[in-house]
Amino acid sequence: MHNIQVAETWTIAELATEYDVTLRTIRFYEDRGLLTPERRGTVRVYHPRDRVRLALILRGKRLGFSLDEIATIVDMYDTAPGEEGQLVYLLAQIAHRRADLEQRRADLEQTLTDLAEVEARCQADLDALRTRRG
Amino acid sequence: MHNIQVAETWTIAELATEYDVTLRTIRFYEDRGLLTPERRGTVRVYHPRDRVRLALILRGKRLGFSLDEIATIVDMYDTAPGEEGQLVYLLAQIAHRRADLEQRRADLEQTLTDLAEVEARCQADLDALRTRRG
DNA sequence: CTTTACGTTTACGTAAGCGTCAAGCACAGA
DNA sequence: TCTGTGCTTGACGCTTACGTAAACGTAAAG
Repeated sequence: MHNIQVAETWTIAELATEYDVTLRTIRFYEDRGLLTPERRGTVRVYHPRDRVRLALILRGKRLGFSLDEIATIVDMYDTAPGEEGQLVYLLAQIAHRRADLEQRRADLEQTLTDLAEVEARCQADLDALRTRRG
Repeated sequence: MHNIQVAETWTIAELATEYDVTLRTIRFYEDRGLLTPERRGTVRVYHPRDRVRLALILRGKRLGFSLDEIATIVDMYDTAPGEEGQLVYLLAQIAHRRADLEQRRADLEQTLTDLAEVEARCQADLDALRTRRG
């Protein structure tokens, strides 16, 4: 008897604990159109798609994007194939995002480099201090 | 006749146009303790140190750090050599920052990878569309 | 049948990061 | 002396991204 892939679902609390965010946060993201869980009666039911989107949203947040920016990014991932105009537009958006991300990467690398330098200086000072003290 | 290095200074407007921020923003950063320009009478006079700090602040912003976080980062750069406790603390801060930045880098790389995949799919769809149309 | 757990909406509160006046001083040129 | 230009300090306003009750529904457990 092999595994039958049943489309798994989650409650809001399950997602909240899994990703360590509050219920309020998840509902807020829905309010902003970032998540669209199913409704069974009044209760929210989250599908794998929602779960993936939440993960993407949080990654976007860690990168410092605003929710509006995140919305456009996340929507790129599951835009329907669509017609030519759509595709061209999407490709342009992607190019724009990539440029943004590469700027960030440059900033990030530079900051890490700077930090390493400060650290070295700092460590040298500390070593000198301890040597002198014997 | 060689160049004599005169400590150059800037007005608030000069810095603002150079870094493309508003006067309000620069004053706000001062209010938050991020900048400490000299005062000649009531007027602010910015020295090279302030200019560097402003650049660091803006880079921090591009990376999505809060001003509070930026404050601790920027202050690392020009903390006096100090005594052992200070140095140890500073090294810990640096380690913490580095961990944060490396998490960001991972997120960033993953996002770029994802984006590349979406782009490829998108481009393929577009090509197919154009081929079919002949 | 009541408690407990878990969900819901509505709505006001808040911290961050500035924007945007308002009102005033100082100095340079016509 | 008037006008303009650039600087100053308040001080209120606005948006984002939630926190934090309040008040209520529902379903299983004791």
